[in-house]
Amino acid sequence: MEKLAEEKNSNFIRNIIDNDLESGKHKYIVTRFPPEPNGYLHIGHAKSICLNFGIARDYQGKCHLRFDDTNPVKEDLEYVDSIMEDVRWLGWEWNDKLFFASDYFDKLYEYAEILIQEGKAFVCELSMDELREYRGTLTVPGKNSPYRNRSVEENLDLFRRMRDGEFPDGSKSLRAKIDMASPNLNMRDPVIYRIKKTEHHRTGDSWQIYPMYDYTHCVSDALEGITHSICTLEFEDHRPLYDWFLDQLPVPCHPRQIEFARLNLSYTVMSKRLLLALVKEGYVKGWDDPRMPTIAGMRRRGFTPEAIRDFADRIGVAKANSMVDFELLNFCVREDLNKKALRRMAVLNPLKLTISNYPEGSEELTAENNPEDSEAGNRSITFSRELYIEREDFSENPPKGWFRLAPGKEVRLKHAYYVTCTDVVKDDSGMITELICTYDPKSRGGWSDDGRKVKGTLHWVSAAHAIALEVRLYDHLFSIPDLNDMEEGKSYLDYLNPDSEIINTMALGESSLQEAQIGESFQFLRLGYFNADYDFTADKPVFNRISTLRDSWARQQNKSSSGA
RNA sequence: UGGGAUGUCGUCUAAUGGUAGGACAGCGGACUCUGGCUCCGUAUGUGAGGGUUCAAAUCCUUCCAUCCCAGCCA
Repeated sequence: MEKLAEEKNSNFIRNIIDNDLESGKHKYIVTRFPPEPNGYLHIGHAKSICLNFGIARDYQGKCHLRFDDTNPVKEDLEYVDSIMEDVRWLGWEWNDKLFFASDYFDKLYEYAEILIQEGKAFVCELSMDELREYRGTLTVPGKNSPYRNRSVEENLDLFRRMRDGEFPDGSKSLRAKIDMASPNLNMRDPVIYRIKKTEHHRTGDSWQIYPMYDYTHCVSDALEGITHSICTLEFEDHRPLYDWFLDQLPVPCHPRQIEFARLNLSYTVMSKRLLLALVKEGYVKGWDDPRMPTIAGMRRRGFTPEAIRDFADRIGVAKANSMVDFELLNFCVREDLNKKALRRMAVLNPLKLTISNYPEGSEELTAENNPEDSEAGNRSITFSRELYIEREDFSENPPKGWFRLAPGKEVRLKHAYYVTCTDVVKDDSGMITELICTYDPKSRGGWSDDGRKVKGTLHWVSAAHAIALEVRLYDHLFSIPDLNDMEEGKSYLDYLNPDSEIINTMALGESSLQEAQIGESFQFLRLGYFNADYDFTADKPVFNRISTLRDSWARQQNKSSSGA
């Protein structure tokens, strides 16, 4: 049993950790999640968060939350707050292990002076353009900077004056002295400090110079005693530099950097740049638009932390670039909500149904809240002579295999009665406006013990007792699964799905829906899972569709129509 | 064309020289007061070619394909 659980989560990183534990290299494990506070977290970050915090949990280690805040021009406190909220919401706890790379600015500076003193770093005065020229290209080696051979004293003096704000932005940089001919561009004397006279959201105006990622990250890891520094594939080329810094410096330990493939999800994008553009240009309504793959957006849509964590477990971790099918996410959220969501009835496209032999007045019927959860109890629903059913649940000329309502056909109204359609009322244009039915009083509760076969069961609401709903129907953000497959000359904007959000204001729901709480999820019977939106009020109930239910009838129809 | 990586069912991912397995998607069926859920069954895969071995997804070799790298971003 235990073995199975282990195997379920097995991946190459956990194998490395197992080996390190077995060999005695480490006694306990420390990982970290290191976001830059320059944007909102998305489902791709959730993969990394679950990986790092999940390892800490399973190995009884620790996972640090560390903000990689070394570039004050891009970063903001607003993002720090949203990131902490999202990580917590996903269900993870860092306890006292909250860090900021900016906490290490003093130490980083001290180490930089050591590099200078040992002749391993120098102050360079090449402009950005010149630096690019000197760097060479992928196939031609770079050239040494003319400032590369300054004395230690001169470098130290210049570096201190950089720190003290004597020079303008961009006029000088501190560079590591490694190898301008290296085939790895990251090793061609990389910049480790740049001048930025910008206020930092935590350190204020204490610093005029800020350390670069490559230098900061490895040192921060080492200072925190990280054992396994897990990052994405594009940093693979940076690993030699990660190791180089740690080899030069008197750091307390030397963490191992391990790279894995970031998450790609079909029909959406993970790029911070594109996501930001969608928000800024107004193609979506904000970072928490329910169509966004951001944690904030998915939370608003109604995805649960449990579903997202389950998803992260199921997609696994590997080094090969991949694209995960969005359907897996739908599967995870359905599986979670099936157990937890209370069932309610709502009609999205109402068609009036009048029961000719039902008396005036109404009656209360009992409906179970969740057949998957006996603890969920029952609720009362009101039945009367005039109802609404789903327009799609009636067909005048039903296709083969049709279980639903049709002229002369009998169906069950869920939790209520059997009804038989006797007449179809149309307007002048031929549009069906009303169905006339009779009901069988003996089938009260939706059941008869005379062995009658009633295949179809429909959801319904009572016309006089239903409440008006606004229902926001969401679908994929983009119309194609992989935006790398764009046609020549087209932009990702050309592939925005025009039907990604459909606002339905004619929907009707059973009255108990009025008492829903914001953020509460329901299964609208036969329709899908819905979540009370932030805009929800008792006067104007608003629900987001999280996902539909599986619909084998629709699939069967698609099959026969496309096969014809 | 330099360097770094990666190729296993449609998709994601296990298998650390010894029966290629799981999940999602698909298909078929049972059950059902949700055409939901559940249950049962089922097809499909080691990029290609050589080699080593009793035995290769795994080791060697030659190809092929894809991804990443020329920010004072992370």
